[in-house]
Amino acid sequence: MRVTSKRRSQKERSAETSARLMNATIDLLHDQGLARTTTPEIARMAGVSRGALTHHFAGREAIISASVADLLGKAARDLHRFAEDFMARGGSSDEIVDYAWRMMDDRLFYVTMEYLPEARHNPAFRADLIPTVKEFHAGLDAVWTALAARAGTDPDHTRTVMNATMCLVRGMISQTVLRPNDPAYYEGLLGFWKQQVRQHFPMKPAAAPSGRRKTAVA
Amino acid sequence: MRVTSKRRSQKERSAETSARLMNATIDLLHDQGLARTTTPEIARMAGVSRGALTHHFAGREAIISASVADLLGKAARDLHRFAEDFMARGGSSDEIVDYAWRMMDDRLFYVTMEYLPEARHNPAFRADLIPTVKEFHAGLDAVWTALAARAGTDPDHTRTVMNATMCLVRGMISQTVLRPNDPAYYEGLLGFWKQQVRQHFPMKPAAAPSGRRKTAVA
DNA sequence: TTCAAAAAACAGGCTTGACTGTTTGTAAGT
DNA sequence: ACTTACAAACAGTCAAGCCTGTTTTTTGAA
Repeated sequence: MRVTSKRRSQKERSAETSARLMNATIDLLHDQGLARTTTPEIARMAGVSRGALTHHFAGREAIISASVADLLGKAARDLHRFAEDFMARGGSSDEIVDYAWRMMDDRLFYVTMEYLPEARHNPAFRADLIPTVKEFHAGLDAVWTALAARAGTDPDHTRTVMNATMCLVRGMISQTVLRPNDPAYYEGLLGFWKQQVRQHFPMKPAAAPSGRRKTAVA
Repeated sequence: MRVTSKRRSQKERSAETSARLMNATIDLLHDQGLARTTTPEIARMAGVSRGALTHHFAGREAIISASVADLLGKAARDLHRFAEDFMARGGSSDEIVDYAWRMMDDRLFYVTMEYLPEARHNPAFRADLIPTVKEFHAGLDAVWTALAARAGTDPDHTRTVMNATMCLVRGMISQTVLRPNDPAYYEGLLGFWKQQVRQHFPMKPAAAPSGRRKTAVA
């Protein structure tokens, strides 16, 4: 028996180790790639033994799947929070495009690029992922629905612009791999796209870069 | 077997074996993924021994790099041919969007999705690829320049629309992995984008059933 | 023209190294 | 006491690179 505060229940210990392992997995996916994300490497980076990993996850595929689900789940929750905030204060479509870019460029789509090929060739892995992806898309939908409500745009049309935006961002991030060190290029494309999107969500007749407040992004 | 030109020059033998190996590599990249594309598997699929592979290529990375360069080179040549034809007969922007989609959806970007993560983490591999990618982009540029010449659009703006189109298509193909069996969705997105692009390249005969009329943006 | 030596194209085995899944052993928590 | 969390050694698998041997083509001199 030790000090009460020092004592952690088994559930807590278990949860923390799992979290450490999943975070290490995402870090490795992003920094080294799926091929180099081996179970010994994950364990080392998480600071636990490989036995601990096998205790918590059925195997390599399981821990990767769980880690990705965790990442996407967090992103979905962030989206819902952003949607609430956006709805409350009434933001602009530009903000949403910026948010989408920042979110995807901040590891999310780089990690996706790592597991996407595996998902393409591994039906079980893909099936595991699809529900999580749908949950993520629900988060996106919440954000764009908030915008549509404000601009009075048709829901179907809104969804089309949303999907096009996400596809554009995905493609842009793909391109950063073989076209690096060119922020002006990506800024330019994003600016062009914001302009396009604005046409579909006319907010104020005085379409000027005013009325922009702080963008409290979660 | 013995009837037709039983004797082939070494250059011919060598070229054919290399081509067989590179084609097999692309097939495997597309069908099985980079991780499952092993040198024994490539040799087996090409119908040659593994020794032949090591004779022609320095190693696994070399044959993959060469195969991708070959694929992209072919695509670039196709683009230049299309550009010539397009220029001669004066096509529409819709055609170009369709061509880009068909080209990328026809294995090109699926193969790209396989090697892109590797390129991201392997500087040598990436450096090998970048020149080939630039050659491919020159092909794209030829096509869109032909369109711009026809519509009298600013070259910089043309390039922006071109890049946005390619990014959109890249993102759409990425999405097919976790949103399969939904051709209507992709058709819809493509239709939306064709409409947008049309605004930037107004052709003199406004015979197109344009449902949306917007003032061209600066 | 002939034909043997050289060179290139190709075949196939061997070794090493690394990763995955499993099993056995140990300490901590309830 | 008994269950859970973890540690560490183990065994099976397989690809990558290397190396040696064999066939096919080219060369060049008698």
